[in-house]
Amino acid sequence: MKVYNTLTRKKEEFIPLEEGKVKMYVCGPTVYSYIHIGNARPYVVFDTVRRYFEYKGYDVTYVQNFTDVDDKIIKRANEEHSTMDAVANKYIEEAFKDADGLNVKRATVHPRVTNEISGIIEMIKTLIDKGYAYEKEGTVYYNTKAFKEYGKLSKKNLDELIAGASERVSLDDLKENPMDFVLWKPFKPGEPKWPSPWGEGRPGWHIECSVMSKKYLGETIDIHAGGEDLIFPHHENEIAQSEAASGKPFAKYWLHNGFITVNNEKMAKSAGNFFTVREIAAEFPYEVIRFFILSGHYRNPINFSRELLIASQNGLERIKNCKENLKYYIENCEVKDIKPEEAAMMDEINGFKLQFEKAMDDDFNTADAITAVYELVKYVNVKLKENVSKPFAESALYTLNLLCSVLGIAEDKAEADGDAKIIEALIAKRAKAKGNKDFAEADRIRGELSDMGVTIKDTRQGTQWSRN
RNA sequence: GGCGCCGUGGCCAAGUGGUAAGGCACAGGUCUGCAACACCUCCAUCACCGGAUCAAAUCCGGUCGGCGCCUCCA
Repeated sequence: MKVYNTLTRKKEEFIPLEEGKVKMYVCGPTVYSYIHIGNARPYVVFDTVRRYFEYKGYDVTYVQNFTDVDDKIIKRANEEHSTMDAVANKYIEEAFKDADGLNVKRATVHPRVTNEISGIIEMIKTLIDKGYAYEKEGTVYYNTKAFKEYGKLSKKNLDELIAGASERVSLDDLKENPMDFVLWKPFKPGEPKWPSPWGEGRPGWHIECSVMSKKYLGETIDIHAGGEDLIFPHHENEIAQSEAASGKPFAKYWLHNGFITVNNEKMAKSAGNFFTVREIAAEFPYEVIRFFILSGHYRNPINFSRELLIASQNGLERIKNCKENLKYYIENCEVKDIKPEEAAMMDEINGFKLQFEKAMDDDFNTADAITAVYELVKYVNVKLKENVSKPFAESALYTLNLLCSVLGIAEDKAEADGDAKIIEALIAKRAKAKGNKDFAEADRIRGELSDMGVTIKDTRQGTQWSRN
């Protein structure tokens, strides 16, 4: 299977460090507000990557952090006369709600920066000892010039960066050069603080990921992922920190997702043109949002709009209908034994699975993978009209469920439905009315069901129902 | 200025050398008491110009247009 590696700017064969295992780290959000649809993209995309690895039989260790100490959280806490912890706790909880809604599996570990301070201090000490960092008046800076390979991920030239930065960034006098970045910042009133060898203070942004990745996954990991805006400086700095500290390669593969745009412009909190997942979820089911995100290749930008969500909703409905139809067919099918001529059809079904895998093997091409699902759906819909056997239908449903589970869409929720009996009774009543050609009564009952949020469909085998 | 991405039907989106997948929407039709579902049919020469090739949406050069990173940001 091939993955596009930002480090080499090429698709490469994926070879795990340890056979059968994948260690991946995905940068998580800073929790000062609800997550927005842009945050949702890496959540969904890399969750799907993880699911596919698991589908292929890998044992995946997935780490996604929460940045719970940051200027913006502190600011928010001050505005709300609250504390940084309280704000972070609240939005971590809310982020989980959205992630759960989006059917994003929980990471193996969700570390929080504030629980990792000792590890952070340790790594900073190491960097100072090895000559990659220096302290000035309580601030510890990373010395970018000391790391020869600085710029290797973003393909930037350090000297040019320095030249460019000098023109536009007002130089912080304490830094030895403008591209040096903060590892530890000194305490300021109104901010949280931890004791350290350099005085009380708090960690800079970049060091946390290096520390958490090392702690939970080891010095060298298979995959490090995040949004493409993190390539520089965040991921570049992580490499500088981790590789300088350990003397080993940090991550073998770097995966970056493209942006979600609005009117073809980057959606960002700072630009003010963003939508929270919560807002969209009020109008569309979460799974539609997930499906929408997977409808394009993860490295391409996707333009967000209501029209596209509606299209996604309709497309997803098609897949779900097929599942419902299959389930209903299986329950009511009279042909219990597989027919000889169905062997070839089983092969066809398997062909769609192979098509799906081929797409996913090619750098997680979910758009093509979804096409394989649609083609399976089409095939099944046609065959279902031909009085196929129950085993065939079961096999088709199994495959469809399998592929959907990799994408995390159209999955059956375990629903305990106490109203089922009432609904079935109404449907039976309607069938009776239909039998008597009392269509007015039949329609009245359908309306009643509709008011209950139940949609019905008359099929050859009888009346099917589903909740909206 | 440096680095990088993109431009495929009304909309979305694969395809990166061998003659345009798929979905949504639209239109017509089949099925059906109606509706819904489903099925069938219909719908593009790939921004533009030039080049190498038997052959290009796919390679090379150029033009135009859109976007991103270089500053907190998924």
